[in-house]
Amino acid sequence: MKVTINDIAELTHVSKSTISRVLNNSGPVAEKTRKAVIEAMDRLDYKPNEIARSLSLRRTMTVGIVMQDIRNPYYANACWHGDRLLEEFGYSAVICNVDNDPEREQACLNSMGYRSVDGVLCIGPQEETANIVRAVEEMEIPCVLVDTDPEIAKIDTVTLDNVYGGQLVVDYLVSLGHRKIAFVTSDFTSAERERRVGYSEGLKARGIEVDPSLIISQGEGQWHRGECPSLMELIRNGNAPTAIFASNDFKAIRIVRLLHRLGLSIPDDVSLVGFDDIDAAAMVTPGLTTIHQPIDKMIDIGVRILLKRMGGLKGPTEHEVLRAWLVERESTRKIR
Amino acid sequence: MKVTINDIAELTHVSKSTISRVLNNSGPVAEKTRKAVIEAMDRLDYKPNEIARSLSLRRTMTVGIVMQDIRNPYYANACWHGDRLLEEFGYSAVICNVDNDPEREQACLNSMGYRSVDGVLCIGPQEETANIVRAVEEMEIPCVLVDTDPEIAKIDTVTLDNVYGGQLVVDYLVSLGHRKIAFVTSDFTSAERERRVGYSEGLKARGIEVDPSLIISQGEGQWHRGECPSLMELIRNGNAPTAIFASNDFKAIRIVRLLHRLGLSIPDDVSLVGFDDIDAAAMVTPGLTTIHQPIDKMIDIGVRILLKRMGGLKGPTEHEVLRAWLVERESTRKIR
DNA sequence: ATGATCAGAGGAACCGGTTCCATTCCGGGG
DNA sequence: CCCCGGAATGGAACCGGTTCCTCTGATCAT
Repeated sequence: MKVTINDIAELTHVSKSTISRVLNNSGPVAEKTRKAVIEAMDRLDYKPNEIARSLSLRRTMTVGIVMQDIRNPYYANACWHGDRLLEEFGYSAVICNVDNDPEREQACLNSMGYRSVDGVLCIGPQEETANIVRAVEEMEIPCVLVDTDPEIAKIDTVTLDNVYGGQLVVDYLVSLGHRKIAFVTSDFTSAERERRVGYSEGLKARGIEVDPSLIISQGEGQWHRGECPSLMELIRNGNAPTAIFASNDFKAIRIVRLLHRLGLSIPDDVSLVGFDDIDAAAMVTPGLTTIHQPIDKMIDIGVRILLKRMGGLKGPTEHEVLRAWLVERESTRKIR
Repeated sequence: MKVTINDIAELTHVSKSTISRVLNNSGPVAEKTRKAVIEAMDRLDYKPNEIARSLSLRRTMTVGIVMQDIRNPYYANACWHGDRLLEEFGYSAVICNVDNDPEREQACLNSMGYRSVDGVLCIGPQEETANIVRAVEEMEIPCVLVDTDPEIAKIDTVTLDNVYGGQLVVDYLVSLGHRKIAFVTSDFTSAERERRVGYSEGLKARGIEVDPSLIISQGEGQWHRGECPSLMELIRNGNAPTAIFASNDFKAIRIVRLLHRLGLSIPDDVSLVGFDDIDAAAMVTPGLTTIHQPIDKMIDIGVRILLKRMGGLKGPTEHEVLRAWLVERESTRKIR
């Protein structure tokens, strides 16, 4: 049987209250008593029951991390950072995977209420803005959204300037002499949609007209199977772009294989740029030129805001916006 | 303020006990009363407090998943499977990352006791057998070890036959005509050590002498920085093997880049085989020939054993051993 | 009519902690 | 010598549920 605070009380002939006091250093305890209590705890190998503690304190020292897909290294990495930082502050993370499913996202957010977490960090939510807001309000628990639609005004957010990131890519490619640049996306997240805007605006700013046939949008499902028929077709028709901008590294890596299969060389025949700078981007051959998304910093800021809120700080909602930068590797080169 | 069972009781003029009965379908309740209670719950948007429930029932419906490194896709994938399956049975997973640190592994295992999880799934523990056993016994909570040292007799385990897997690789390479096969490892986990045994035995079985200079062992740290000086040296000295067997895909993918940098082509100059079949193995160029480790099946079996134990089943410890198989991609070819 | 049976509901103890309040005991100042 | 104040401790209520036991009243067979 588990040893409880009562067992310690009985053994030391001291009341529960006093035991609790030495446990939490709350209130005065005579040095002699303290010693005796601590010794008894050691002897019985006493471990306070966190559940009982949580019930009493109405505080669990856990925060929920809600994310789209733990198998995606981008999220796994984010999750790792969050977990580590939270741990430093005595919290433990309950990770919650929603598998890119809006319904599960809703359900998961709601379940956080049941699970009595003290706060929620939501990374890359895909659900409609309004639904997110409603769910968050319903839980009555501090919540910070990281890497999300920046239009959400009522909740604290940490976002990346994806439009700027998209422009960065185009600027860079144009500076290498490219003018025929394709954009490949699934338009799945708001981040992707913003990157698309950056792509268009970047081109315009450089005086290049946006060619709709070079914008290839295709659902996540096919990407998971590693296919992109529209891109293949574009190339087979002899309309191959000289550079491809993929809306994230995951897709970029798929494209490496597709081009390889078509006998096209990267970067000799076509330059390729990704977005996110996941670990694999540096491991792949050729090394992928990409936009480094400072997810660790974003998580860091997000967690710190959350900690403040959990500490009881009210005040106006915060909206941090960060900028990404380009990492040049081997998948891009000057056009001949 | 949160609405509790007492608020419902007050509103419906019914006792707590009855509310609890309709909540859990335990014991008889008149249809009229049930209706009224349910309506009141809806009206006040009542959500039972899981913490209080856990305290009372001494059961949290959570299980801890302890693993080495969530950023490693192999573990992320395993974690995902575990989480999903547990969810099906009404449990939620608390993931616990130990970052390849034996001390954290110990601490984490212990903390599971505090956190009152109902069970623990430990994936790829690296700690000394004896320590693991002690920690697990100390928590007095069901625990299943997946992908671990199979010598642990006192705890349920699910393991891969890594020796067999290693032999598989050697057999395959020899059948392609290779005789000078290097083995690259960090000897970090027991899995790696067994694969090494498989490598040696496979060679012997084929009548090839094991050349110690072809076994390259090097700590995890350098791998994380993407380096392998010993392998580089071996090749620069003109002793390049015709095939390389990496102890896992992670290392294999690093090696792809190293060889690329040395101007060696895969598979034309040297064949490369990994182990694990992580997602990236199929995404990388050239596609990596590797051993498919059925981690999903291993997790599946592990979770089912754990569920039985949590259900109260005693009985002798179980030890499942699975076999992996080879997946041929583009990183290997017949020797000229 | 009567006793047995049982559905339906309430009361109270319990899970293992925390905390407010009351009580005791002590020494020091008036 | 008495009173006051504060340190040390105990007692009891509380957090929000579950569950055992008891009690009531209706139904049914005898």
